[in-house]
Amino acid sequence: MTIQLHDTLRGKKVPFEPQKAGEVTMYLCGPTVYNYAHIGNARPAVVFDLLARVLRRRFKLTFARNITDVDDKINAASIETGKPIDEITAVYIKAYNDDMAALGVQPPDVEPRATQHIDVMIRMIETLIEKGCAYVAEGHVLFDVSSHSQYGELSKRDLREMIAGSRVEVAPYKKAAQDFVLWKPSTPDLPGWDSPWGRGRPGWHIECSAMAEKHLGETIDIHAGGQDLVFPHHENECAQSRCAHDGAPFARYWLHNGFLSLDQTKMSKSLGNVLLVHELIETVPGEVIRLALLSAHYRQPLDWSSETIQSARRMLDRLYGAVRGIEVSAQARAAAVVPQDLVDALEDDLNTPKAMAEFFALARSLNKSNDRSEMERLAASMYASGDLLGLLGSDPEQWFAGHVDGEMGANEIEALLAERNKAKAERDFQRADAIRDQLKDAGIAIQDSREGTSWRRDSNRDEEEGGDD
RNA sequence: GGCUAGGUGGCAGAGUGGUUAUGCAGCGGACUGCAACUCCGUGUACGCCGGUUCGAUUCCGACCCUAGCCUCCA
Repeated sequence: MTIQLHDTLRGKKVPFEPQKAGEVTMYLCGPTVYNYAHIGNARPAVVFDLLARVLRRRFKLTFARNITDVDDKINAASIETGKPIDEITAVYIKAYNDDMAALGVQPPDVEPRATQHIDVMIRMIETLIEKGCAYVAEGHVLFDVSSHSQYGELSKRDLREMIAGSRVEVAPYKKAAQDFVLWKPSTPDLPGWDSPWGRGRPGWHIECSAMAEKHLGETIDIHAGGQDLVFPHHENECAQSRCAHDGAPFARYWLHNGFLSLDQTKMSKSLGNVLLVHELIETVPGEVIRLALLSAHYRQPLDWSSETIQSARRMLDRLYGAVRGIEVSAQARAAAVVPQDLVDALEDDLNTPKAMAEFFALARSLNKSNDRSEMERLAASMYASGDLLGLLGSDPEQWFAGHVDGEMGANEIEALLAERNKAKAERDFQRADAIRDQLKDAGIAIQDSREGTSWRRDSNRDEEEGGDD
C-alpha cells in the first residue's frame, strides 16, 4: 500500500510518491523565537515529527525545520526587555529545542536559521526583480502578486475578492494591496544587513523560500505547517519560489494541521490563556502531552483541557501496565515487529486515533497471554510500536514511580508494602487495609499479583483533595 | 460577507452504503481476604429536512450550528 497524504492544494487525500525514488524532502515552518513555545506551537512539531518517523521507515528523509530569528516581534521583545536580540533568540531557541525534546520530537536533519541565510534571500530577491516579479519602492522590495497567475491557488482565494475584503491599510508605495514585502529598510537601531536596496532586513515569507531552496532544492516533496499559515505565508512562499524557479512546483504535497483551542477558547495573549510547554512539562510528563496531541487526527481541531491530559495519562497507564514486569531481551527487541494494522493506520494520512486503537489491541493480547515467549514477543512489539509513535520510551517502573516527585519516597513506600505483606501473611487484614488506605491518601495505588505487590503514583487521584501542599 | 473544515453514544475520538472502532466513565460477571490491575460480557451513537437506494450515520441537495482563515499567529 502506498502512503496516503491529504494535500491542501488538491484538497483531498492522495497517494504519496516522492519525486526521487526512495528519497523524500520535507520542510516544516518552525518557531519565531521571541517567546516560549505554547501548546499550540507544539502540535505541528509533534505531528510532523511522527510523519518524519513514518516516512523514515520507507525513505531516506531530509527534514528541515527552520528557526525564524529575525522578525519584528523579536525586535519588539528586545526593546521591551532591554536585552540584545541575539541573547533573546539564543534563550528561546534552546528553550524550544528542550521543550520539543521533552515531547519526544526528534531533531530535524537541518535546522536553518534565517540570520544565516540572508545572502541566499538577497540573491532570490534579485532573481525575482530580474524576472519582473518584484519591484523596488522607497527602500522596500515588494512581490508583485499580479505577476503570478496561480496566486491564490493554495488558499483557494480569489484575488479580486481579496481586494474587496481587504481590511488592512495599504502602504502607499504598494502597486496593489496584496503585494507583500520581500525586503524592508532598517533604521540604525534595528537589525539590518547591507543589500542592493540599502541596509535592511528580509520579510517573513522570503526566509522560508530561501532556506527551503538552499537545503532541499527548488521543488520539495512535502511542505508542512499549521493551518493558519496557508494564507498568507504559504501562498506567498509558493508564489516567490515558483517565480524564482521559472514556474517549477514548490511543494508537491502541502500538509496542514488543525488548530488547537484551550478550554474551547482560542489561545491569545490578550485573554491571558496561553499555555506554555515549558510550564506544562513541570507537572505533566512530556509523553502524556505528546499522546494528547496525537489523540485526535492532525487535521481536526483539538480542544485542550484537563480532561485531555487526564485521558492521555490513563491511556499511558494502560500501555505501560501491559509491558510492566516483562523482561524483553535484546534479541527479542531486534526481532520486534510493529503490527501492520498500526503501520497502515499511520500511513493512511497519519490516522493516529486508529493507530492507537491498534496499539491497545496489542496491549490487550499481551494482557491476555500466559505464555512467556509470546509475552516477550508481544512486549517487544509494543516497544517497537512505541518507538514509531514516540511513546513508551520510559522504563515502566519509572513511569509508575511517577515523573513528578510525590510527598512519599520510594523507600518509605516499599517499607509500608513490606509491613502490609507481613500483615497479610498473618491474616491481619485490618492492618493491611489501613496501610493501603494510608498509601492511597499519599497518592499511591497498589496492585497485588502472584509475583508480589507493585505500586504507582495514581494519576486518577483527584488533585483537589491532595490539599496540604 | 467570502473561502476552508466540521457536526458520531455520558466524555474524548476513528470509521463505514447493510456486520465490534478504540480509550475513559457506567453496569453485570471472573479473579482477589477485600480491593486495585487484568480478563469476559454489556450501550437501540451518528445535527435537522428532503432525495437517490432493496437499504444511508455513510452518497446528493437545502437548512441550522460550530471552528479556522480573509490582519501578526502553529
